[in-house]
Amino acid sequence: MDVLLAPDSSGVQAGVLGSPTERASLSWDELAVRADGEWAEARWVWPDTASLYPPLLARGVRVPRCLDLRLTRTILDRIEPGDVVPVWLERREETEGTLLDLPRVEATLDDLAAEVADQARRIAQVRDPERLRLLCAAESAGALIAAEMRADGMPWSRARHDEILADRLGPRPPAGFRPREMDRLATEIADLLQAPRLNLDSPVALLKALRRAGLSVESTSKWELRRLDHPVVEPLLAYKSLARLLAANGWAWLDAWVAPGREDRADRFRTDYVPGGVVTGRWATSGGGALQIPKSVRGAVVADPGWRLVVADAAQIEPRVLAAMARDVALATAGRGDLYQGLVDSGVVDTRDHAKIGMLSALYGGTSGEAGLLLPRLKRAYPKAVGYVDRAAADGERGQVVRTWLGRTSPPPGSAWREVQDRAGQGDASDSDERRARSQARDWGRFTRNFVVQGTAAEWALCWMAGLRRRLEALAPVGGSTSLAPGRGRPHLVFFLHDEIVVHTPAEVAEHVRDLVVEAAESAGRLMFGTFPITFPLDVAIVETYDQAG
DNA sequence: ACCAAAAGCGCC
DNA sequence: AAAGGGCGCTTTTGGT
Repeated sequence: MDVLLAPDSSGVQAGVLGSPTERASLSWDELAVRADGEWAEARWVWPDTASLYPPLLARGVRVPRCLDLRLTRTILDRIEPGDVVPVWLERREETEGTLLDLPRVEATLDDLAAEVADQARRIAQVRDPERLRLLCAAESAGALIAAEMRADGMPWSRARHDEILADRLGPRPPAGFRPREMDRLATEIADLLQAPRLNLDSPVALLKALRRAGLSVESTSKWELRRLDHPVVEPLLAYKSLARLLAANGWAWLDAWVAPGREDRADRFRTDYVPGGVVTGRWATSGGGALQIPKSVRGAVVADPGWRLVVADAAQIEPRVLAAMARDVALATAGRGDLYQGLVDSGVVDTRDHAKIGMLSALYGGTSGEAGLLLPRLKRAYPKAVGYVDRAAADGERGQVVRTWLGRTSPPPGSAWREVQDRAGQGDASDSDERRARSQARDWGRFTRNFVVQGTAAEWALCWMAGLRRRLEALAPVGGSTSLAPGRGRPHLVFFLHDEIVVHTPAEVAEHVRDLVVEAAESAGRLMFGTFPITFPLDVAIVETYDQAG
């Protein structure tokens, strides 16, 4: 049963798809009652999970499945632009100001039903409707998970975070003062460079000071500094690392992003996950830099008392989905265990490091140094896999779109791109025009090369996570738990990072949850690639703090 | 005073 | 000769 849901000024219009009589105008509270009762098993069809699910979550309601019409429409419009996008389906504007100026156009239930039918028709027209249907379902499931993870929050210990900062930076300084350790290093660096007034936070000033001290550098990046042989390098790199920690994840971050603990709600970090926020289908986040939490502060992620974190990391997803897409049995076989070690054991390359460099170069389009030597070996051993990404690159260079396994298409290059290519194609093109066009074409080829693997890996991760969510929801609540975590005492997802998930779970079922995580990974592989013999091994750990994993 | 771009670096 | 994909965030820079 599909329940349609359209917000209106007072609450929501709700109705059952295909049943004109079962329609009602409800308050959010009334809706929550039905969502837990007669509609508990329904698939919810709504314009936008991100705005409609949170009010239900706030009332303690979880829904099993949904169809997010905005997300699926975005996928379909990229495959083939549709007719006019209904105003109620347009992407929310980023700027608050213009949002208020826009007329509030509300969808009717008939609008929703028409859109559902139209999308179904459009899906049926593509080459592989089954896969695209799976993608739309997975994308929608992801939207539910994103909203749930935000509502639940990631358990985050302010006290532990403060300890980590104090360990490295010294105690929290008064506002406007530099932490003790940074101050100490700054003095040392200024002495070594004979530059007493040097502002270390200004790359321009720092570069000048380095040069005045006789160091030949082009920038102040750590990659370049690391190569130098000079006593200032070590304290300078240490300073940069601390400055970064302070700016990105220091006390200000903690105050802004982790709600202070209260009795009714333990310390939690909440970010806005944006499913499909990246063109490849990866998620983006907004707020708190959630996808860049440095390893050094992950110790602040602490399970509630009596609870654990199940941390699972999918090993080498991108080469694995490539093997499956390309139907490259040799690469799939090499990936039965550690894929990079498999390349060594098969005699393709001599070391695991070389396997990694070679494989990543194939996926990203790298050609420098060692990659140039390794790629031919990979190509010989795995012609189907390497040929697959080479073709994606060649398609991109010609300005064509490419598609992921489930059918998400890459954006076409822009008009400026085409103009440059067209100009170079004329008879009177200059050498520099042609060079520019070739370089630009190769840039786009690298993008499309990576798109097919990054995008398909993102699809696998969505299927994995959606399958896990379903398995977790089926578990009975664990009684007697002291945790304040929502989800009625059940294990729940609290973090997702491209190929890694964290589940917060009562300790007594942590091992069972670990088994479900593994099961969901296997099931995602079968769902996407059927009987093709590809495996998706995981590194899984049951820990109390995030830094204990991996 | 304000804004956009660039530099730099964190994650996958 | 050199040539690595995708992000978000903070700070500085360079402009109006």
